[in-house]
Amino acid sequence: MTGADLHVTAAARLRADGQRYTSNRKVLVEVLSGSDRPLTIHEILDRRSEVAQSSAYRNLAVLERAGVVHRVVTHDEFARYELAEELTDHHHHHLVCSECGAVADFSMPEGFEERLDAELEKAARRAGFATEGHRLDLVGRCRNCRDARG
Amino acid sequence: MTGADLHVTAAARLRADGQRYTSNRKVLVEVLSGSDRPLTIHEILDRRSEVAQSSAYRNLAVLERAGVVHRVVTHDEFARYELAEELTDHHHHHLVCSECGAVADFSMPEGFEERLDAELEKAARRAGFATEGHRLDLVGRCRNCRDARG
DNA sequence: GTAAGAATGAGAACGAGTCTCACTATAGAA
DNA sequence: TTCTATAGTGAGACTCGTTCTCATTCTTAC
Repeated sequence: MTGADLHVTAAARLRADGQRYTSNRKVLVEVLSGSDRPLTIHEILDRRSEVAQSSAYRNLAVLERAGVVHRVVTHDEFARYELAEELTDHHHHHLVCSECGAVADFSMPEGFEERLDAELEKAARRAGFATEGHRLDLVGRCRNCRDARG
Repeated sequence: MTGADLHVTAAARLRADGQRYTSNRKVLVEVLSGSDRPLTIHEILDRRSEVAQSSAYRNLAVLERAGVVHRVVTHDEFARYELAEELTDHHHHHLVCSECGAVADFSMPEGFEERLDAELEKAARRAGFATEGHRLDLVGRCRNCRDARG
């Protein structure tokens, strides 16, 4: 999705949810679209300090509810945000470092994703769940942490 | 794994980590082994109120470090704990309700798990990650929440 | 323009989780 | 068994990521 399309789509999703696409929200979408991995609130504010912290939290929640961004939760203490997959045309998963909490993106062959979806759908039906999506994280130690101490 | 084996294994893992298997820790393992889904700290304390909250947090951290329990993080505000898979002989994944945060267990055919592991190992190698494990959650809406409001 | 509603931002408030510290229990030595 | 060093306990203080408040500043529709 190109930069212009991105904002059109984000605006449309917000409008559908009764929300405006304000300049603060546009800044958040821009920052996230410029990263190849999910960012913490602190990282977002470091990049664009004109946004107040309270506004960042509030607007990321609004953007999440509208399906524009996605909140990524890891075992460390910070939440991370990324653009929703529908806005990036890029279904992917996360490599999460068990030591420093860093998150990187990766993806898998499409055929495998399809089988995965089918298996998950079966399991969901058995349990009475209505499937909304899945989350597949690979947990390990990133190159930095391995270099740092074995 | 039977009840007795469970405690023997838990004690061994703690000993290997230089820790004792105290009565508080045994209570925590018992509570978790009696549940078919991960429990929050509050749920654990509700079941066995003789354990102080601070001790529960401290000991669950000790048990996690020793590989006896596993901390499950979802999008809601509470961490959840379950017995480590090696103590239950039961590799499984989680169904997470996007509305109330409830977590249930499910598992997938073994052959499929093997292919999944192989795919993940490939991705990890490409990114320079040392694989430790994976986390596969199905996100959806549980039966309760669907019944409650469509 | 102007009014009604929404967004903003600085800072207060909240709360899950962690830390402190005086006290208690335990394991090994004598 | 008694001693003693070390580990565990629990009540409550504290931390800090996140959420809430509220006075002010935009927007949007008329």
